[in-house]
Amino acid sequence: MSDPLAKSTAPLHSVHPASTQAIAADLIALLVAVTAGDPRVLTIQDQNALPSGPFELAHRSLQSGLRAWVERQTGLPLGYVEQLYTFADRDRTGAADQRIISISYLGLTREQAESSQYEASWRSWYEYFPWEDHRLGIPTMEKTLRSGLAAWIAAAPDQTTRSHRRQRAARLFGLEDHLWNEELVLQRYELLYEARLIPEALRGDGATAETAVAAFVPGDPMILDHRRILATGIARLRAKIKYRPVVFELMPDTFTLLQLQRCVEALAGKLVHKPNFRRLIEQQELVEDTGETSQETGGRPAKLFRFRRAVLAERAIAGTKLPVSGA
Amino acid sequence: MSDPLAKSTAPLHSVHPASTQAIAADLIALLVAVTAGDPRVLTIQDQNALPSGPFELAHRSLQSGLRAWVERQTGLPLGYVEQLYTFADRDRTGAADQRIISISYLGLTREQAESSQYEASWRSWYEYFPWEDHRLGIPTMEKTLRSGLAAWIAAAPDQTTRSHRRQRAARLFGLEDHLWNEELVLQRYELLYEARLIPEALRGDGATAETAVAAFVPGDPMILDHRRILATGIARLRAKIKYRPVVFELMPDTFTLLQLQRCVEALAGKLVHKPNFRRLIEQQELVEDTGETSQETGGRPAKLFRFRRAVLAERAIAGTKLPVSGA
DNA sequence: AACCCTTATACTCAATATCAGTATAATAGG
DNA sequence: CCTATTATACTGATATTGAGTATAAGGGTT
Repeated sequence: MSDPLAKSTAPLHSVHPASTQAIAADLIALLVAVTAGDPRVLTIQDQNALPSGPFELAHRSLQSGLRAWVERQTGLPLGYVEQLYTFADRDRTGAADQRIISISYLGLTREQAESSQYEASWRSWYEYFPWEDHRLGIPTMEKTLRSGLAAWIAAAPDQTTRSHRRQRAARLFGLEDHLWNEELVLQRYELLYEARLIPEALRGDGATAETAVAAFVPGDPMILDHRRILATGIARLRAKIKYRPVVFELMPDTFTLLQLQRCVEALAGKLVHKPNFRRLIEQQELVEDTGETSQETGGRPAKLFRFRRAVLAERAIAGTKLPVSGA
Repeated sequence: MSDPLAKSTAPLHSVHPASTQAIAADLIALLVAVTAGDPRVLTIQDQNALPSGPFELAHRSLQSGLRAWVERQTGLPLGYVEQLYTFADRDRTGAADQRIISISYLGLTREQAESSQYEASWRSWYEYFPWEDHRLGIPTMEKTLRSGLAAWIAAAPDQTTRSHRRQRAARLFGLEDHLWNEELVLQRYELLYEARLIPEALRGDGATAETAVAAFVPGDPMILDHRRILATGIARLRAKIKYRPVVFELMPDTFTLLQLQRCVEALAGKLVHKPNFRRLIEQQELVEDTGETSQETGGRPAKLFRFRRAVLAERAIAGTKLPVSGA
């Protein structure tokens, strides 16, 4: 094979001299655990930022950089790690001559004693996205949301736009005759951003709260685009649990089937049909009986199961299914 | 909200001073078109490299940087663009004090007159991955592949490893009683790399062809990890066409249902069942009749259809299904 | 014109997966 | 001993999917 480095630099090229521009790289970690029926994320700085760290030359790769750094700083065992997205939007930092590329990662773990030395703490992701939790039916904040959307629709400049907005809001938020689709987390966030119903939308353009079409929808914001990264991660995870056995990374070694179900429900933000859930789990032989039972269920004792690690090898990617269909 | 920049830099931090290390960013474009029943990629440099360009401060975002640059250089209309993966492995370049972060993108387009001024050309992706094309049954190169895998399995140090290798090879390549799964493109590439059945595996460690377990499997290599990026893109696309109407980005304005089917088959690398394919397309109202017919089919004239652009708005992400089940 | 070859288009049938509901078992607490 | 609570096991209706068959409409050939 010819040496590509010997080639001259053409407009389309595959290897070019490194530009000595001020570019820095940043790793952002979205660490998720499920505790007591709540999906939690690790946050720092008054709970409104995701942990991050610089990518350094010493790191072998992006992922190993993140792994090393998270495990050293928090002592958390990172079972499953996957790259989420890479951002480099200009308005992420103030400086115009400086560019930060942020590579975000999703990591699944189990909640540990809080590493308070770093002012880190776990928070339910529904504190940032209250409209995403449909486990107890329509969230109570729904009224604010509906009226906010209505105001945005009404504020459209013309009839066509108005109709489009109504359609889009209905589809994304399961209004009119649309069903709620729990995977559209990012699209919903983007709509709320566009509709200026969340504080992030007013940043940077010198706008004040008065410019908002209506009152903000409940839910805490985060710094920079961290809440957007969280939305991306939730969406990815909600999609993934349906065809990959990643939930088990969030479970203790042994668990009852109901505990497993509650974990899936916590992530999906909606309840699932119990008999069907059990059938699918057992049919696919995702778990094996430990022979023990748990008495702490409040009723008949439940069998304790353990994840069959063998399935990771058997179907490494081939396919497993978890039901996230209605209750 | 408090200004996060005012905070001091803690071990876990969200904003930190940019490290002035030698980090550069690179955009790599995997441009795909389907022509004459062949899925093609745009290549440069004697057809063994993907086009790439530096990410510059002037770019508004990564994606807009890529778009601007590709459209300016090639004149190709990039319909659909999606981020693939970000790499920064240390051994991607020789230099130890220099790090390149590569952000790869997948773009769908339609083949144009070759922009020969940049020595770019379209090549079938099966020239790089002959083992991925199962449209005409098992590829003819299968013998080399099988014996290579057999040698790798036999070369295992102990019985357990041997058994694992056999299982893994069987699952990925559809041997023994396993079915062929067209989505496992990257996993297959990684196995071949590990088994040293492709030239890339011998780079860098001073090894020569003699160190190889067996003869290389057919298929052209590419520079750096470009063939790996191609594998990632193929896998992503094969997965995506099943639930998103992205195929239409690769089709002309009007087309017959068989043309559409051939396009899907080209991407999936396998044939699909015609009546079922048609049923699913029509059932979902993905296309609309143009009223015209095409005589160039060799048999009964076929109706010409057009993609119903409205579905992009209706189901922006909600879900469409294309069947890629057996013929 | 009759025939054949080719592709288009329309239907049918069986197997499977999914959705939803109900019945029984085993514990704790009053 | 009864009741509340959860666990676990079945059952039936419906939708989806996989696979096969039949008919229609062109061109070319004898």
